[in-house]
Amino acid sequence: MYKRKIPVDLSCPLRLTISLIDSKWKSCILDELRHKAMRPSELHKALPEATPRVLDLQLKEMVDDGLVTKTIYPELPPRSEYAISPLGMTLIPIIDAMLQWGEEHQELFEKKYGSPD
Amino acid sequence: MYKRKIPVDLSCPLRLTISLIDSKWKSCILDELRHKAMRPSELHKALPEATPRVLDLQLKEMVDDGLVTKTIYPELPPRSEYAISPLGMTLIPIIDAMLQWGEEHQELFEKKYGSPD
DNA sequence: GAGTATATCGAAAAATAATTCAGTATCTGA
DNA sequence: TCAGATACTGAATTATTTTTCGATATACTC
Repeated sequence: MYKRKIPVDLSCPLRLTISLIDSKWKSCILDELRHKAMRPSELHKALPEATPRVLDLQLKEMVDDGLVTKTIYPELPPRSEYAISPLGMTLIPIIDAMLQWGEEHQELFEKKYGSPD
Repeated sequence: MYKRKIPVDLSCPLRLTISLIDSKWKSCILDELRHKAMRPSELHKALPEATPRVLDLQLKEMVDDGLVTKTIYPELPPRSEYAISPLGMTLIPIIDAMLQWGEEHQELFEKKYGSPD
Protein backbone atom coordinates (compact mmCIF):
# COMPACT_ATOMS: atom_id res chain seq x y z
CA MET A 1 0.00 0.00 0.00
CA TYR A 2 1.07 3.51 -0.25
CA LYS A 3 0.09 6.69 1.42
CA ARG A 4 -2.88 7.86 -0.51
CA LYS A 5 -4.75 11.09 -0.42
CA ILE A 6 -7.89 9.03 -0.52
CA PRO A 7 -7.23 6.27 2.02
CA VAL A 8 -8.34 2.68 1.57
CA ASP A 9 -11.31 1.75 3.70
CA LEU A 10 -9.72 -0.99 5.76
CA SER A 11 -13.04 -1.89 7.28
CA CYS A 12 -14.12 -3.43 4.00
CA PRO A 13 -12.44 -6.84 3.93
CA LEU A 14 -12.59 -7.12 0.20
CA ARG A 15 -10.97 -3.78 -0.39
CA LEU A 16 -8.31 -4.47 2.17
CA THR A 17 -7.30 -7.66 0.42
CA ILE A 18 -7.50 -6.11 -3.03
CA SER A 19 -5.38 -3.17 -1.98
CA LEU A 20 -2.55 -5.48 -0.99
CA ILE A 21 -2.52 -7.48 -4.21
CA ASP A 22 -3.84 -5.21 -6.86
CA SER A 23 -1.00 -4.01 -8.94
CA LYS A 24 0.56 -5.16 -12.13
CA TRP A 25 3.19 -7.28 -10.43
CA LYS A 26 2.52 -8.05 -6.79
CA SER A 27 0.69 -11.28 -7.38
CA CYS A 28 3.43 -12.44 -9.73
CA ILE A 29 6.07 -11.56 -7.18
CA LEU A 30 4.29 -13.60 -4.53
CA ASP A 31 4.01 -16.46 -6.97
CA GLU A 32 7.75 -16.38 -7.61
CA LEU A 33 8.77 -16.00 -4.00
CA ARG A 34 6.61 -18.80 -2.76
CA HIS A 35 9.09 -21.28 -4.15
CA LYS A 36 12.25 -19.73 -2.82
CA ALA A 37 13.80 -16.53 -1.65
CA MET A 38 15.17 -14.50 -4.50
CA ARG A 39 17.52 -11.67 -5.16
CA PRO A 40 16.20 -8.62 -7.04
CA SER A 41 18.18 -9.56 -10.12
CA GLU A 42 16.78 -13.07 -10.10
CA LEU A 43 13.29 -11.74 -9.77
CA HIS A 44 13.89 -9.50 -12.73
CA LYS A 45 15.10 -12.47 -14.74
CA ALA A 46 11.97 -14.37 -13.78
CA LEU A 47 9.71 -11.43 -14.66
CA PRO A 48 11.60 -9.74 -17.49
CA GLU A 49 8.71 -7.48 -18.46
CA ALA A 50 8.83 -5.82 -15.07
CA THR A 51 11.55 -3.24 -14.81
CA PRO A 52 13.90 -3.45 -11.85
CA ARG A 53 12.44 -0.16 -10.74
CA VAL A 54 8.85 -1.40 -10.40
CA LEU A 55 10.00 -4.55 -8.73
CA ASP A 56 11.94 -2.49 -6.25
CA LEU A 57 9.00 -0.19 -5.57
CA GLN A 58 6.52 -2.98 -5.18
CA LEU A 59 8.80 -5.10 -3.05
CA LYS A 60 9.22 -2.17 -0.73
CA GLU A 61 5.47 -1.84 -0.33
CA MET A 62 5.14 -5.55 0.24
CA VAL A 63 7.82 -5.43 2.91
CA ASP A 64 5.99 -2.54 4.56
CA ASP A 65 2.76 -4.50 4.41
CA GLY A 66 4.49 -7.50 5.96
CA LEU A 67 3.93 -9.83 3.04
CA VAL A 68 7.61 -10.13 2.21
CA THR A 69 10.81 -10.16 4.17
CA LYS A 70 14.06 -8.56 3.15
CA THR A 71 17.50 -9.69 4.15
CA ILE A 72 20.54 -7.61 3.35
CA TYR A 73 23.86 -9.38 3.35
CA PRO A 74 26.61 -6.98 4.31
CA GLU A 75 28.80 -7.95 1.42
CA LEU A 76 30.29 -6.24 -1.54
CA PRO A 77 29.05 -6.23 -4.17
CA PRO A 78 25.76 -5.90 -2.34
CA ARG A 79 23.47 -8.83 -1.98
CA SER A 80 19.92 -8.89 -0.71
CA GLU A 81 17.17 -11.41 -0.76
CA TYR A 82 13.43 -11.19 -0.60
CA ALA A 83 11.39 -14.01 0.87
CA ILE A 84 7.71 -14.52 1.37
CA SER A 85 6.64 -14.08 4.99
CA PRO A 86 4.19 -16.24 6.92
CA LEU A 87 1.57 -13.56 6.36
CA GLY A 88 2.35 -13.52 2.66
CA MET A 89 1.99 -17.29 2.64
CA THR A 90 -1.60 -16.98 3.75
CA LEU A 91 -2.31 -15.23 0.45
CA ILE A 92 -1.03 -18.14 -1.59
CA PRO A 93 -4.39 -19.92 -1.79
CA ILE A 94 -5.81 -16.77 -3.36
CA ILE A 95 -2.91 -16.55 -5.78
CA ASP A 96 -3.44 -20.19 -6.66
CA ALA A 97 -7.11 -19.67 -7.27
CA MET A 98 -6.37 -16.72 -9.55
CA LEU A 99 -3.69 -18.68 -11.34
CA GLN A 100 -6.03 -21.56 -11.94
CA TRP A 101 -8.86 -19.33 -13.06
CA GLY A 102 -6.55 -17.59 -15.48
CA GLU A 103 -5.41 -20.86 -16.95
CA GLU A 104 -8.94 -22.06 -17.40
CA HIS A 105 -10.11 -18.90 -19.13
CA GLN A 106 -7.01 -17.81 -20.98
CA GLU A 107 -8.17 -19.15 -24.30
CA LEU A 108 -11.48 -17.34 -24.03
CA PHE A 109 -9.86 -14.00 -23.44
CA GLU A 110 -7.16 -14.45 -26.01
CA LYS A 111 -9.90 -15.10 -28.54
CA LYS A 112 -11.82 -12.11 -27.29
CA TYR A 113 -9.03 -9.60 -27.06
CA GLY A 114 -6.48 -11.04 -29.40
CA SER A 115 -3.74 -13.50 -28.74
CA PRO A 116 -0.10 -12.47 -28.78
CA ASP A 117 0.56 -13.65 -32.34
CA MET B 1 -10.35 -4.26 -18.97
CA TYR B 2 -9.94 -1.36 -21.21
CA LYS B 3 -7.94 -0.50 -24.22
CA ARG B 4 -4.50 0.28 -22.96
CA LYS B 5 -1.48 1.66 -24.67
CA ILE B 6 0.47 -1.01 -22.89
CA PRO B 7 -1.65 -4.13 -23.32
CA VAL B 8 -2.08 -6.76 -20.64
CA ASP B 9 -0.13 -9.91 -21.28
CA LEU B 10 -3.03 -12.35 -21.48
CA SER B 11 -0.64 -15.27 -21.67
CA CYS B 12 0.16 -14.82 -18.00
CA PRO B 13 -2.78 -16.39 -16.18
CA LEU B 14 -2.19 -14.41 -13.04
CA ARG B 15 -2.13 -11.11 -14.82
CA LEU B 16 -5.21 -11.99 -16.83
CA THR B 17 -7.18 -12.69 -13.67
CA ILE B 18 -5.85 -9.66 -11.87
CA SER B 19 -6.66 -7.37 -14.76
CA LEU B 20 -10.31 -8.38 -14.58
CA ILE B 21 -10.69 -7.79 -10.86
CA ASP B 22 -8.16 -5.21 -9.96
CA SER B 23 -9.89 -1.95 -9.44
CA LYS B 24 -11.28 -0.20 -6.47
CA TRP B 25 -14.80 -1.52 -6.97
CA LYS B 26 -15.07 -4.51 -9.26
CA SER B 27 -14.69 -7.13 -6.59
CA CYS B 28 -17.26 -5.36 -4.44
CA ILE B 29 -19.65 -5.19 -7.36
CA LEU B 30 -19.31 -8.91 -7.96
CA ASP B 31 -19.89 -9.52 -4.29
CA GLU B 32 -23.11 -7.53 -4.39
CA LEU B 33 -24.41 -9.00 -7.60
CA ARG B 34 -23.82 -12.56 -6.57
CA HIS B 35 -26.86 -12.39 -4.36
CA LYS B 36 -29.24 -10.80 -6.80
CA ALA B 37 -29.49 -8.67 -9.88
CA MET B 38 -29.41 -5.02 -9.05
CA ARG B 39 -30.28 -1.71 -10.56
CA PRO B 40 -27.56 0.96 -10.73
CA SER B 41 -29.25 2.99 -8.03
CA GLU B 42 -29.45 -0.03 -5.73
CA LEU B 43 -25.82 -0.76 -6.28
CA HIS B 44 -24.98 2.79 -5.38
CA LYS B 45 -26.99 2.46 -2.20
CA ALA B 46 -25.12 -0.73 -1.36
CA LEU B 47 -21.74 0.88 -2.10
CA PRO B 48 -22.31 4.51 -1.15
CA GLU B 49 -18.65 5.41 -1.31
CA ALA B 50 -18.57 4.59 -4.99
CA THR B 51 -19.98 7.34 -7.13
CA PRO B 52 -22.60 6.41 -9.70
CA ARG B 53 -20.06 7.40 -12.31
CA VAL B 54 -17.43 4.82 -11.34
CA LEU B 55 -20.02 2.15 -10.93
CA ASP B 56 -21.28 2.89 -14.40
CA LEU B 57 -17.78 2.83 -15.90
CA GLN B 58 -16.77 -0.35 -14.15
CA LEU B 59 -20.03 -2.11 -14.89
CA LYS B 60 -19.54 -1.32 -18.54
CA GLU B 61 -16.09 -2.91 -18.50
CA MET B 62 -17.41 -5.92 -16.67
CA VAL B 63 -20.18 -6.32 -19.23
CA ASP B 64 -17.57 -6.11 -21.99
CA ASP B 65 -15.48 -8.70 -20.23
CA GLY B 66 -18.50 -10.95 -19.90
CA LEU B 67 -18.56 -11.03 -16.12
CA VAL B 68 -21.82 -9.20 -15.84
CA THR B 69 -25.01 -9.03 -17.83
CA LYS B 70 -27.10 -5.97 -18.47
CA THR B 71 -30.80 -5.91 -19.08
CA ILE B 72 -32.54 -2.75 -20.14
CA TYR B 73 -36.25 -2.61 -19.60
CA PRO B 74 -37.84 -0.39 -22.22
CA GLU B 75 -39.80 1.57 -19.69
CA LEU B 76 -40.04 5.11 -18.61
CA PRO B 77 -38.55 6.18 -16.35
CA PRO B 78 -35.67 4.00 -17.46
CA ARG B 79 -34.89 0.81 -15.65
CA SER B 80 -31.95 -1.47 -16.08
CA GLU B 81 -30.51 -4.32 -14.15
CA TYR B 82 -27.09 -5.81 -13.85
CA ALA B 83 -26.65 -9.46 -13.01
CA ILE B 84 -23.64 -11.65 -12.55
CA SER B 85 -23.05 -13.96 -15.51
CA PRO B 86 -22.05 -17.62 -15.38
CA LEU B 87 -18.49 -16.56 -16.15
CA GLY B 88 -18.61 -14.00 -13.38
CA MET B 89 -19.88 -16.69 -11.06
CA THR B 90 -16.70 -18.66 -11.59
CA LEU B 91 -14.85 -15.79 -9.92
CA ILE B 92 -16.91 -16.02 -6.76
CA PRO B 93 -14.60 -18.52 -5.05
CA ILE B 94 -11.78 -16.02 -5.48
CA ILE B 95 -13.93 -13.20 -4.14
CA ASP B 96 -14.84 -15.38 -1.20
CA ALA B 97 -11.25 -16.21 -0.48
CA MET B 98 -10.33 -12.53 -0.55
CA LEU B 99 -13.28 -11.66 1.63
CA GLN B 100 -12.32 -14.26 4.17
CA TRP B 101 -8.67 -13.26 4.14
CA GLY B 102 -9.65 -9.65 4.68
CA GLU B 103 -11.85 -10.53 7.62
CA GLU B 104 -9.10 -12.56 9.21
CA HIS B 105 -6.47 -9.85 8.87
CA GLN B 106 -8.52 -6.71 9.20
CA GLU B 107 -7.54 -6.12 12.79
CA LEU B 108 -3.86 -6.45 11.99
CA PHE B 109 -3.99 -3.83 9.27
CA GLU B 110 -6.23 -1.48 11.19
CA LYS B 111 -3.67 -1.56 13.96
CA LYS B 112 -0.89 -1.07 11.48
CA TYR B 113 -2.37 1.69 9.38
CA GLY B 114 -4.88 3.18 11.72
CA SER B 115 -8.46 2.22 12.27
CA PRO B 116 -11.27 4.48 11.13
CA ASP B 117 -11.81 6.16 14.49
C1' DG C 1 41.59 1.69 -16.15
C1' DA C 2 37.28 0.06 -18.78
C1' DG C 3 33.55 -2.70 -18.58
C1' DT C 4 30.25 -5.59 -15.99
C1' DA C 5 27.34 -6.77 -12.31
C1' DT C 6 25.35 -5.73 -7.86
C1' DA C 7 21.27 -3.09 -5.30
C1' DT C 8 19.05 1.13 -4.72
C1' DC C 9 17.28 5.62 -5.42
C1' DG C 10 15.48 10.34 -7.41
C1' DA C 11 13.02 12.75 -10.58
C1' DA C 12 10.27 13.42 -14.40
C1' DA C 13 7.15 11.78 -17.73
C1' DA C 14 3.58 8.90 -19.31
C1' DA C 15 -0.22 5.85 -18.61
C1' DT C 16 -4.18 4.62 -16.23
C1' DA C 17 -7.94 5.12 -12.81
C1' DA C 18 -11.15 7.61 -10.15
C1' DT C 19 -13.61 11.87 -8.88
C1' DT C 20 -16.33 15.76 -9.63
C1' DC C 21 -19.63 18.27 -11.90
C1' DA C 22 -22.77 19.51 -15.20
C1' DG C 23 -26.18 18.02 -18.67
C1' DT C 24 -29.70 14.80 -21.40
C1' DA C 25 -34.27 12.94 -21.08
C1' DT C 26 -38.64 11.16 -18.92
C1' DC C 27 -41.82 10.05 -15.54
C1' DT C 28 -44.17 10.64 -10.71
C1' DG C 29 -45.91 13.09 -6.96
C1' DA C 30 -46.46 17.54 -4.36
C1' DT D 1 -44.91 23.57 -12.76
C1' DC D 2 -41.20 22.34 -9.74
C1' DA D 3 -38.54 18.93 -7.25
C1' DG D 4 -36.94 14.33 -7.20
C1' DA D 5 -35.82 9.91 -9.06
C1' DT D 6 -34.19 7.26 -13.01
C1' DA D 7 -30.13 5.84 -16.23
C1' DC D 8 -26.61 7.55 -18.66
C1' DT D 9 -22.81 10.50 -20.70
C1' DG D 10 -18.99 14.09 -21.60
C1' DA D 11 -15.37 16.71 -20.06
C1' DA D 12 -12.10 18.32 -16.99
C1' DT D 13 -9.48 17.53 -12.99
C1' DT D 14 -7.13 14.97 -9.66
C1' DA D 15 -5.04 10.74 -7.91
C1' DT D 16 -2.43 6.81 -8.51
C1' DT D 17 0.67 3.65 -10.89
C1' DT D 18 4.17 2.50 -14.02
C1' DT D 19 7.92 3.65 -17.07
C1' DT D 20 12.07 5.66 -18.34
C1' DC D 21 16.38 7.48 -17.52
C1' DG D 22 20.21 8.55 -15.11
C1' DA D 23 23.09 8.40 -10.79
C1' DT D 24 25.50 6.26 -6.60
C1' DA D 25 28.80 3.02 -4.84
C1' DT D 26 31.80 -1.22 -4.85
C1' DA D 27 34.11 -5.32 -6.28
C1' DC D 28 35.49 -8.42 -10.05
C1' DT D 29 37.53 -9.61 -14.51
C1' DC D 30 39.93 -8.50 -18.55
